[in-house]
Amino acid sequence: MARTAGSHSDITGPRIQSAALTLFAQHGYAAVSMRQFAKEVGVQAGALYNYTPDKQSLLFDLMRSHMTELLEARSAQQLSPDPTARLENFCRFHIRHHLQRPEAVFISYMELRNLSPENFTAIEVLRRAYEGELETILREGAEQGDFALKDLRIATMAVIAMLTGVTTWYQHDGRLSIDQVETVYWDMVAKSVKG
Amino acid sequence: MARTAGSHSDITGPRIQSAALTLFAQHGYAAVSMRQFAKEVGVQAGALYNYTPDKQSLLFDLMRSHMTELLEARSAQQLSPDPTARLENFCRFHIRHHLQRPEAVFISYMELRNLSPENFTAIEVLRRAYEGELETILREGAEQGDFALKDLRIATMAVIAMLTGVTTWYQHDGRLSIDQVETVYWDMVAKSVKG
DNA sequence: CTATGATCTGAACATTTGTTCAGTTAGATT
DNA sequence: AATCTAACTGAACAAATGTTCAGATCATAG
Repeated sequence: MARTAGSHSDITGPRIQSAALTLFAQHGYAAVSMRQFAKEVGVQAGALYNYTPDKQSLLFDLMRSHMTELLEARSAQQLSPDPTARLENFCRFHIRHHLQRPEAVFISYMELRNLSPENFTAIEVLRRAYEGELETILREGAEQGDFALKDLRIATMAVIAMLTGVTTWYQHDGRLSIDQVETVYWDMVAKSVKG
Repeated sequence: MARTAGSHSDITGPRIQSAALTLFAQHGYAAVSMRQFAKEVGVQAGALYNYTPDKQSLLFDLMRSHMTELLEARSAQQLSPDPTARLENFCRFHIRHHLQRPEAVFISYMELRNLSPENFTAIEVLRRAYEGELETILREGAEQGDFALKDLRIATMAVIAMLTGVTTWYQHDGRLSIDQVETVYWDMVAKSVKG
């Protein structure tokens, strides 16, 4: 037997992506084999190579599309001229966006070291672009006297780390809604950058 | 040939631990082989099993000693009755302690999923004990009216995430001393929990 | 109805994996 | 000098790894 009834590229392709997302997030890059993906998709391992040149590209494509999706979603946001309002928007956006795709977030933070050097550089560029969004808000807010920051770079990293941390503990069937979480975090971030 | 000149248990043992720390941090649990450890130590792979029952224990021992060392170092701290002073002490301690052992920190955050279920539970207990230290400070400070927290649990997680994030960007030969970094973070944390 | 090409199977490949173990050696003890 | 044992080697094991590829199968176009 070969090609089973009704199987097609536009079905198998996405299923491979999906399996990669799930399994990489669950076990990590090195701990998952091509045969595990194949099993999850319902296909033999060799068939995967119709869709990806190698395992590394599977990881890279996942991380790149996560980052570009993040940047696109961000640039679709309506920006206020007021730094405080822009910062609130960033915080809420960041939390909401990340809580909606926990596996991709997890992979993007955990599997950086499993990227080839060129792929790592490419992802790093995108990551810095996103950090730059926040850094710009903080810098402009500081220049206008709305924020009081001892160090711009640290403030940027601190806020991002604080917000991203939400993905490590939040449970969708838990005590708090995403909106409530946004509000609590925003309260802390707002105070932390004020005079 | 076997046993090369001058080689002893009290030398090889620590060198295995050290190699495990370095290589696990660099490549991740699944991506490092026992033969790589052996090569780093200057020994054959079989000899490692005089020191560890298996690869899993190598990881677990690393993580457990990191956590107990953290808890012991914390309990050796002089505690002030004033919540704000206690929080400042926690922040500075956390940053200092973590920046001094970047590999162990990295492993402890990245390799949790590679622990066996029982080992995972054991580490989780220690981690929660440490989080409890901060949570207690925040709760008591809130009760005494020194802090204004919308949600205790989130505040705890937010502060820990923010502080631990320092390990992802800090460079020891960089622009800022550890003491300066402590000061900047403490400024932000202090404001974030105040009324 | 035939031919074509996309899609997949199943076997094969050279390596590498964690772990075991019989045997060898070097240093300490007598 | 003889003995003992902790410390190690080197080979072996079955299983699993990423990747390739000739051939089988099916949907579709002509």
